[in-house]
Amino acid sequence: MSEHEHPESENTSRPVRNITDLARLAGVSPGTVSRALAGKSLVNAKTREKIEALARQHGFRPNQMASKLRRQKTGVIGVAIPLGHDVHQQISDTFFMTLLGHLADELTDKGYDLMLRRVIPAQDEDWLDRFIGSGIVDGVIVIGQSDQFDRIEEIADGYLPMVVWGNHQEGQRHCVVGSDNRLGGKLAAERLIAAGARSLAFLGDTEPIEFAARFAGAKEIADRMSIPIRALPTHLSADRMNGEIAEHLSEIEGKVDGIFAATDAVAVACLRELRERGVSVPNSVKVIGFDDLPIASQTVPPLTTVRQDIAAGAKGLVDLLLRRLAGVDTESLVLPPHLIARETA
Amino acid sequence: MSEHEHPESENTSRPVRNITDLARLAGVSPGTVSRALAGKSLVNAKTREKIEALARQHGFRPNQMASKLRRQKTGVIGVAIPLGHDVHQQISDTFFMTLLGHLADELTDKGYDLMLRRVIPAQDEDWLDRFIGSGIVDGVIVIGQSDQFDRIEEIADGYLPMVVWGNHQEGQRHCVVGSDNRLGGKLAAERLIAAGARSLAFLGDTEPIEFAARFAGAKEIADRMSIPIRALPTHLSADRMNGEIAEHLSEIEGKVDGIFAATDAVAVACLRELRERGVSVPNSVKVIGFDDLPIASQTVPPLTTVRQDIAAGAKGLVDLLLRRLAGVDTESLVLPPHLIARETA
DNA sequence: ATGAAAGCGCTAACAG
DNA sequence: CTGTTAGCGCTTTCAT
Repeated sequence: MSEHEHPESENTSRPVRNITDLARLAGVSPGTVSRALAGKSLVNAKTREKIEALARQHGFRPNQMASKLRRQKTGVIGVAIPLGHDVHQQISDTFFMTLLGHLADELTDKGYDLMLRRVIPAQDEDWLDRFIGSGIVDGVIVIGQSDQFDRIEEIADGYLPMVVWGNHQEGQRHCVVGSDNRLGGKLAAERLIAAGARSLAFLGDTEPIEFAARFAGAKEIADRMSIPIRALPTHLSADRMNGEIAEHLSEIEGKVDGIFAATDAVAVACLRELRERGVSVPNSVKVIGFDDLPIASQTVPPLTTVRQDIAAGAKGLVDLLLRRLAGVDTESLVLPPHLIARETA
Repeated sequence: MSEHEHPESENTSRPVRNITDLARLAGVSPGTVSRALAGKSLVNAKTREKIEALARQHGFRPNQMASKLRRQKTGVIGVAIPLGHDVHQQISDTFFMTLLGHLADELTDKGYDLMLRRVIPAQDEDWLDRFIGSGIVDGVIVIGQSDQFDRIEEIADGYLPMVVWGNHQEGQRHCVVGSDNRLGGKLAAERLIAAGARSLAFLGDTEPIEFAARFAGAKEIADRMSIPIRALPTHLSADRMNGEIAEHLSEIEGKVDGIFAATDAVAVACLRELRERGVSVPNSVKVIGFDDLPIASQTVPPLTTVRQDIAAGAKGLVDLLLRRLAGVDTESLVLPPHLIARETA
C-alpha cells in the first residue's frame, strides 16, 4: 500500500488533516508537532520519533501554505523570462533553457523552489511588479533583459532581492550576472582577423543589448585594425532566420570573408547555408559563433566559438540572490568569455 | 516614481500592508476590499474604483499566500523532471526543455503558475509524495517517466490531478500524454528499409521505456521483413555519447546500412562521426532520427526524422490536467508521430 | 451592496 | 522540553 493512501483500516477516526489532528493522536500539543516535524532541536527524541512515525503512517505532511503565511517567507524564487523582441525566439532557445536547468539545480541545492514565468512585456506592463509584489516569491531572477532594461532599473531601486542575467552597462543600478559580451566580441573579431579575414560581418539582431555589445566589441577591434565590419540584421526565430541568412549571404558574396554570428544557433544555420552554396569554410569564409552550445562541436567543420560558462552563470545568479535575500546590496558579476578554437576560424 | 515605492510624501501614515489598512483608507470594510480587488461583481462601481485607485497609488497587492491558504488552492501546477538514468542527460535536453517552454505558455494561459522541480529519484525516494503532499501545488505534471514507472503508478492510485509525459503501456493506471513511440519506431524502420537499408541498428539507450518502445517498433518491422536489427547502447549525455558512437561505428562498419537514432541529438552526433570517417550518407548508410528538433533541418545532409508534436503534447498535458483538477478521471492521450522525409534516409 | 466574524493551518513568543 | 496563545492576511458565509 502506498504511503499516500491513508490507511483507514488501521484507524477508524477521520483522516489526519492538520497538525492538530496529529497532536491529538500523539497525545501532545500542536506546537510540539510543529517543532518535531520542522526538525527543531528542542524536542525529546522519543516524542519526535513517535510523531514522525504517526505522520508517516498517515501520510501526513504539514501544509506549506499555512507555514509560508505564518513565517512570511515562501522558500520560492521566481524566475522570469521576458519575451521582448522576438516572442518565439526563446521558446527553444538552448542557451536560456540550459541556464534554467542549472538554475533549477542550484536553487534546489540551496533549498529553494523555482517558480517559472514567461512573460510578454508588451502585453503586460506590470509583469515584474506583479511577480514581486504578490508575496508569492522571496526573490526574483530575470533571465535576459530583453527590451526591459529601464523597467528593471526602476524596480531595482525599491526591491533588493533581484538578480538579472544579462549585459552589464556602466553605472546601471540593477545587479546583473553575465558574460562580458564586449570582450567576447573582441575575441571573436581578433580570431577572425588572425585567421586571415579582411572584411567582417556581424550576423544577428543588434537590438538586444547583449548582442549590441558583442557587435560593439567586434567593431572596436575591426576599427582599430582598419578592417571593415557591417551588421547583417537577422531574426533569431528559426522560421525567419534561414531565409534572412540566405539573403544576406547572396548580398555579401565575395565581399565578406569573416562572419561573426550572434549565437551558435545563427552560426549553425549560416554554416549550412554556406555549404549549400559551395562556399568553403574556413578557406573562403571564416565563421565564429557565440555560446559554445553542445551543437557547436557537432557541426562540420566543428564550430569555433566564444564560450559562455553557463554553469558558473547560474551559480553566480543564485549566490548573489541569496546574499541579497540576506540584505546585502551586491555588485554585479561579469564573467569572462573564452575563445574555443575549432575549425571554422 | 515607480509604483513599487510607497509614496510616503503623499501619505504620512504607515504603508499599506494588507487589505485592512486599505479598507481603513477607503472607509470600507476588509471584506469589501477583498471583493473589489478580486473582481467580484457584487461591489458598487464607485467603491471599486476608489479601492482600485488607492491600491494602485500605494502599490498594494493582496498577499497571495493568505489567499491561497484561505481558499485551499494554490493556482500552481508542479512540473517535475525526474532524472533517472543519466543525471546529466536532461540538463540540456532540447526536447524536454522545449516541452517545458510550451507548458509554461499553456499554463500561464489558463491562469496557473508553474513550479519547476528537477528530482533525482535515486537520492530521494519520496520525490513525488513530497511534491504532491505539501499542499504547495494543485496538481502535477511529470515530464518523462525515467525509471520511475512503478512509483508513478502507485501515486496515481490515490491522487487524481497528475498527468505524465511519456510512453503508454497497455493497462497502465496513470494518465499519460505522449507520442506513439512504437509506431514511431515502425515508421523509422519502414523508411530505412524503403530507402534500401538491409541491415539495421538502433543507436541509443534502450533502458528508458520510450526508447525501448521505439526500438520494439523498429524491430517488429525488421523482423517482419526478415531484416536484422541490433541495438547499440549509447549514453545520451554529450560527453559519453561521442566516444560510444565512434566505437559502435567502428564495430559495425560495412555491416549496417541503416541507423535509427533514438533521438535527433544522437543522430546529429552520428552524422558527424560518419562524415569524419568518410562514410557517405545516405548512399552507404542511411540515418533517421527522432523528435524533429530545430537542428534536424540544419544538418548536412538535412536529417530525416520522426516528428513528435511538442506543442500538441503540452496542450494535451495541460488540458487533461485541468479536467482532472475538475474531478474527471481522464484517459491517456497518445499522439501520432509523423515521418519528416529529408535527405539522410 | 456592505459589514462582522470565523477561521484556513501553522509558527513562535512566552510561560512553565 | 512542552503547552498555550495570538496571530500571519485573506475569503466567505451570514446578516443587514
